[in-house]
Amino acid sequence: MSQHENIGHDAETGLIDANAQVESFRQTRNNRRTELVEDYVELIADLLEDGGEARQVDIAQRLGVAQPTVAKMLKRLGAEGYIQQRRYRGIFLTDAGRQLAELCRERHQIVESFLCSIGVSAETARIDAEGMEHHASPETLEAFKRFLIQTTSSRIAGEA
Amino acid sequence: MSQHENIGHDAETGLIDANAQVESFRQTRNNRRTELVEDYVELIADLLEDGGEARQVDIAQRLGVAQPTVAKMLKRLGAEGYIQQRRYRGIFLTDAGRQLAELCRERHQIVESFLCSIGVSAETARIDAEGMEHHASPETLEAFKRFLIQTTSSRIAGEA
DNA sequence: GAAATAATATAGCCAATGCTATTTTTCAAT
DNA sequence: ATTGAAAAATAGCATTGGCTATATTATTTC
Ligand SMILES: [Mn+2]
Ligand SMILES: [Mn+2]
Ligand SMILES: [Mn+2]
Ligand SMILES: [Mn+2]
Repeated sequence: MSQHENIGHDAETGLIDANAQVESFRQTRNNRRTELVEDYVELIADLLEDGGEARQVDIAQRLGVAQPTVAKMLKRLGAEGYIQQRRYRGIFLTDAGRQLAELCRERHQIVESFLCSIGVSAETARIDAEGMEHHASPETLEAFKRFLIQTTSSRIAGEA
Repeated sequence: MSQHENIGHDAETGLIDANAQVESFRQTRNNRRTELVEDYVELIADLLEDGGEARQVDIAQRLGVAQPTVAKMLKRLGAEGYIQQRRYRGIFLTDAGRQLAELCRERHQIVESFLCSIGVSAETARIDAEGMEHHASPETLEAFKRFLIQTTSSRIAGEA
């Protein structure tokens, strides 16, 4: 069955094109593989900028996980070249780490602000953005930004 | 350090409240644990409605994974009460399964339509929605729906 | 109805992400 | 300098979600 290719949607309940669907699922699985790295690097950058140091206990407390979980992930971050670790010293970001952190922080900010701008409460926006950010493509981020600019200028112009 | 509680954002680069942040991360981790179940159930419902049967090979092809991967997940779906499986027969949804599928399908549709409505291309909307849907809370979905209704009525009223 | 094909089941492997319990190291106080 | 507390490292375990290779079971076809 389903030998007849359907391009795009057909009717209401019909299946979308198989190749298109598999592409979506693959991309989503790919995004999932980097979610954690992104959140760690972003958080480490925040901690470094705020207090000057990013310790495992701080990271663990902020993420709500146990310290050995953080220790293990930090090894991965080190192996992937995002941080430098010296035993019993704090964590530092490499150039690559700082670069990724900046990207993630911007993206996160755009998503969260966007949600607020369409009427989502600050608390819910904070929660939802933490997950959604990792699946927002550059194109979607551009759309979010356009929207933010529009509503900002509308508000300045004094619209309802 | 960081014994002084900061409620909400402080300044530009400052850290948000630790309790708030941990709540976001926990919620996001929670959502992640159900993502796959949701996608499977939604896909099975689509296959059943379209061709009348949902076979492992079809599911595997649509998801872009191997058949044994699907077989394993179907055991989980069965254990969680979403499907009924008879060896070498197709998959069927239980009442709980149909209910979950309906919820997921609506949510997915809202997210995807919303992205399109703010100017994201159909292809990108399809891809991004596949991941973002699992992190959209009821409140955010309501905001998306409000926006969809607004832009629909604006278009009907003939705005630019 | 026997053979070929297709679908499913099963075994065994791996990587990622979490946990608890324990040991080791560093740091701070006395 | 010793000691006590805090932080980090390590060991060992569980679950989830992937894979390949292979064995079973149904279904088609001849
Ligand atoms: Mn983030
Ligand atoms: Mn995040
Ligand atoms: Mn979906
Ligand atoms: Mn999905």
